[in-house]
Amino acid sequence: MQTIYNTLSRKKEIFTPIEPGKVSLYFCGPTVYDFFHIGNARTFTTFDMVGRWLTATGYAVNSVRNITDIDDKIIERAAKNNEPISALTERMTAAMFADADRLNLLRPNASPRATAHIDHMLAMIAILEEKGAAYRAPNGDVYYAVRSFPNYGKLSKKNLDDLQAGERVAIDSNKRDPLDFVLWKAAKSGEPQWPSIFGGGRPGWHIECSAMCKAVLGDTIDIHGGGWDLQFPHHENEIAQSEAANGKTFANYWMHTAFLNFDQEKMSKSLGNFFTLRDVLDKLDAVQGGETVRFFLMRGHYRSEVNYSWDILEDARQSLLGLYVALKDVKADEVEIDWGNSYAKRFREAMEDDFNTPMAFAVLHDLRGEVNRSQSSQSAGLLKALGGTIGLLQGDPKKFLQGAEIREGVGVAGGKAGVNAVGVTINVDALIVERNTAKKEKNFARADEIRKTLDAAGIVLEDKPGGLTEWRRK
RNA sequence: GGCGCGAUAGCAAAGCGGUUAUGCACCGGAUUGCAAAUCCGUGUAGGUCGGUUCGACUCCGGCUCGCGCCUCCA
Repeated sequence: MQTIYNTLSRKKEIFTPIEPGKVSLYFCGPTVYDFFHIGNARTFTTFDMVGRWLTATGYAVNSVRNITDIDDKIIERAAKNNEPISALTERMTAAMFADADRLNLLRPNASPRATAHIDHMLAMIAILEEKGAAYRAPNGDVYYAVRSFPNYGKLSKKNLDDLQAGERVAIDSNKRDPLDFVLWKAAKSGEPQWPSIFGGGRPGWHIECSAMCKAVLGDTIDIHGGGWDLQFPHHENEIAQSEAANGKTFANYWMHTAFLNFDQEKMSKSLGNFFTLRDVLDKLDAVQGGETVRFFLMRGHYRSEVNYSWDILEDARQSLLGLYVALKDVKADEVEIDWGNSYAKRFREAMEDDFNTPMAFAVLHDLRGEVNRSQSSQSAGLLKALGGTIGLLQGDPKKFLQGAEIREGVGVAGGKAGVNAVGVTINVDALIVERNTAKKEKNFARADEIRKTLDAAGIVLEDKPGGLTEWRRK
């Protein structure tokens, strides 16, 4: 049975969906003013993994990842770029999907955009006002009155009075309580605006998710996800809005992903210490890159912080290569997973224990050893199938191992310098033929020289029984 | 100030109150013309001080160090 660590209770709980066999999953997507970074990628990958795994074990998953396409940052960036807001958001939305595809993220069942749901937001704000949870401020903004929601702070375990005592809460005379947050921002000249009963304006950030979630999935959902930093205030505010407006529990399970760090520090756009996914991917081999990053992101448990560095990425790549080497040497049967099989059972137990991917990976590696020993196509098939439940190991092993490019600079996973196309600077196949001839003639000096040449270009040779020689990238 | 998380071998990263995590790297052996791949094998852990226990990396407490949220942030 599946367990999930629920942030609400701060413990693992047995997952019980609202409707048996069905899962509604909502997780916060990007604000489309820039390319997303690999920290964002970690969260997206986590919920892609969750969706795939639950699907693989028989649930009908309905997943939603929203797109915030109206926001202060977008307005700022568009002005800075001197381009229309819609041009910026269209461009970045397209880039987001393109990047997600490279990471092998499945498209969620829905990707609602904030600007397409303004009516839903306004309807919810109107209800909140009616119920006394929202009020119009002198400056024309509409705010949510946090004191009106008794459970405010239940997710992040924060106490309103403690928060007020904090030094970082800005004082705003328009707010009744400093913690009140904006639902509707009164129109300012030069900014996009929508008409409403509150006057022209645009939505606050938090109401977007509440409204889109309700519009697409309904009043109560099974799982709500996002990064740790969204827990407060964003998710807390979502709960306050949705539960006050709908009078029902908003989400039964809250999942939060830990940060991806760089130099032991949170990677974030505001700190500027981030790497966009596309920058990282562009430095990696075009064939291996996406799965390498995906594998790297899942090597740590989603609730543990992981550090990003080039060396760690390369370490993950080597580990992944090992699995593909086994699949290259043994043909994988198309198999239906037999969950009674000892490896499959262990894998499932790991995944059902709050999605313990590191332990699941250990099983994959144990199974890899079994495949290499037994040369069983059944076992290889199981390895591939298990990997498939979380979006791994589906590539053609030979193509994956040979990659897209031959690079100079041995042992360096990145570095664009010295990229040579196969057959231009180095003709691998011709050199292999020449080497095998040299070997037959016992001209080992020449044979070794050829291997050295290839090695310098990042190519490793493997002599197989029957005089066959295969090659792969280091 | 409030709330929360973490500290595991060279690096990465899990489970577990007593019995091999796993990966990468390294070392020895088999294999190979030599390698590679593969197989077999060895070694290297649990911040620190106490407590509980027959027994603690694992439970409890103190300390030290690191990180995060409380403001936009995955």
